Amino acid sequence: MTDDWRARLRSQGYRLTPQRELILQAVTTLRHATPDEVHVEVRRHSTAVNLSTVYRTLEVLEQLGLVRHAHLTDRAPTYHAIDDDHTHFHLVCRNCGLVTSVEESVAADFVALLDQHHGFVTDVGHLAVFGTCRTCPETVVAHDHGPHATEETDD
Amino acid sequence: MTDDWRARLRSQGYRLTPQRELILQAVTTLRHATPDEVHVEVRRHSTAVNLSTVYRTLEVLEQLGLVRHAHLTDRAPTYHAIDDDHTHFHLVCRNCGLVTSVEESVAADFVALLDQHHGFVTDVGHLAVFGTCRTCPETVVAHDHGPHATEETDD
DNA sequence: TTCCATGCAAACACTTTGCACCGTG
DNA sequence: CACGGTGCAAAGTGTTTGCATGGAA
Repeated sequence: MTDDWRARLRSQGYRLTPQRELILQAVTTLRHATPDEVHVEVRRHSTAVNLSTVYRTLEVLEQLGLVRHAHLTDRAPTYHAIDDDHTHFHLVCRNCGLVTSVEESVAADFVALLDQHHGFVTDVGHLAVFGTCRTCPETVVAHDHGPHATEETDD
Repeated sequence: MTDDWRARLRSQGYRLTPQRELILQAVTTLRHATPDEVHVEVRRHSTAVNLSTVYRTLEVLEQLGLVRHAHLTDRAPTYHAIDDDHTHFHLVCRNCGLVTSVEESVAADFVALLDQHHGFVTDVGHLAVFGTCRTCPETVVAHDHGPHATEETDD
């Protein structure tokens, strides 16, 4: 969240452009957003940036470890900025669409188990757990299509 | 795996068609397959079934609880037949593409934790955990695109 | 005979790519 | 002033839909 992402860009031979700055800013502001939502957010603050640039930039930022994506719906991937010392994973309610961020440590035992029994090294930051809030009325959405809310109960 | 899926279809007012039979058979045979892979498998045993029929049928079968899907790649959903008393979830290696099915009980403690701390009821059957096999060479695939193997270490 | 299911083709949503121009370093 | 980045438009994927025909019940 400091300024060192500029250094990180350059050190990898990437250039620092206004578009990249705007897009990283948008991802940070939105917390969890699809490429399209990022695109919309960027437009709110500046003249148009092309959607393909959003896609290309998100890819670059992800390579640099500045953002990550997870699949929170059956459709689009969702990007979020990375807080280096606060990896989290997501709970996604298929009734109300609520996305909850949960701190990595909650999955620690589970991850250890998968490692011991299956020799599998889990990428917690990419984990998305689907289900329903216990307090969520059973009947809001029949299928698991469009989420209707995207609030947060974050970190 | 008995024949009661025929009854289940009818009891819900659905009709029993050769296409539905072929598609359910294909999903069962393939273990984990995308709609497209199902389509190919069906063609091997019969004259063409339209791809859109595959999509519509998978949706019906899922509603009936005969198949499920999970997102095992960044692209297509993967369908598998349901074994009523053997819910499983998946580990997906992003290096070699190996998909491992793991019995529900392995996630039991984790699921309980999410319920207690977050009031969240996990849908274990939909769970896909991404990461890497510990024995997997780090460098097989750079990005998390196409899986190259789809073997199983099943139930 | 009645509707549900299917095939076909067109429409869709999302993402990627080729190319000429632009602007950072 | 060179080369990576961007905008634009077109092409790709994967999935859904409308409509006429076909077949299960």
